[in-house]
Amino acid sequence: MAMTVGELAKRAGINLETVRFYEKQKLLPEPERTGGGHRLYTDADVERLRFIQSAKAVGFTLKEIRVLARLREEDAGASCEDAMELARRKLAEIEDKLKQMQSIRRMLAGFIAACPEKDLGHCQVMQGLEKVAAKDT
Amino acid sequence: MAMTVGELAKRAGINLETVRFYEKQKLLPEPERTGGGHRLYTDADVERLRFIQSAKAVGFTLKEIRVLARLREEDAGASCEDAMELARRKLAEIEDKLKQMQSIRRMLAGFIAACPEKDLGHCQVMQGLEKVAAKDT
DNA sequence: TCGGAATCCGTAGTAAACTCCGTGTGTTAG
DNA sequence: CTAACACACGGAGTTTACTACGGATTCCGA
Repeated sequence: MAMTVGELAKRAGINLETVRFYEKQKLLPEPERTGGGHRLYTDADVERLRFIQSAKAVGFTLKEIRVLARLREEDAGASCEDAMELARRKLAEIEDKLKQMQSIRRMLAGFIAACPEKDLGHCQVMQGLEKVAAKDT
Repeated sequence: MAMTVGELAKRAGINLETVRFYEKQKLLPEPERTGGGHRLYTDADVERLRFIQSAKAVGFTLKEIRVLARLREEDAGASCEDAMELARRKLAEIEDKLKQMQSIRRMLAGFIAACPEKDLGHCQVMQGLEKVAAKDT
């Protein structure tokens, strides 16, 4: 059930040092320890890290995620006005991001759809984009 | 029709220095200049900056946005395999982000929905969250 | 029990994305 | 024409988010 920090990092797919960093940043609660001081984690911590990764991927800062993560694990029964207000604000932010994302998606989909679907031969205009993509993507 | 860098920055809602920074980073093309060397921009540049802001908001890096922006303004007729391939990869990334975002949205919506909707009196459990939110949101 | 792998911790270094500064020149209202 | 303000530029400084280092334990399998 319990796992070491190395194990946790591997399962969440992040650097071990990052786990300690997140702990300092209060994104992770202080974990249990062995007698010798080694950290002990549970599956809930893996989930929490995955949530953090998701939130990061969609553009939230660690500061914002600290708040989101707290909401996420809060017992809903214990909610109050302030938390609700915060949740509503964050929800509005997310809907906004969703719209922006959908607009970018439309743009990309449109680009792809506009492709002649034929004559996919040699390209002069956009040659070199491949190299760019290799480095930048 | 043409505007100065200060005007552009104001319209796009970003810092003037950031405009110059983006130019260095090749996110903006080198603009026309006045006789004295001052930059001159058009509405298309405002649009481009707004696109960059959106892409940033949903978690893309400047490197990635450089590529996206190029796709965005490319004449679809000039497309080729490489560009298509790139567009498809980016589209997949975006669909992935969309899913993560929707999952976060569900989580928040769930939190809000679970609210008792009554007894929104004084809160003991989550007091202090307001202050956190004020600083962090 | 013993030795190599894993962890501990604080601190330093890195990369990305700005943001500010100072000095000097361009622009424009009055 | 000239003051006040905007802009040009290079370079330094800042913030965010890691990532690496290194010497000192701790853990654990043979």
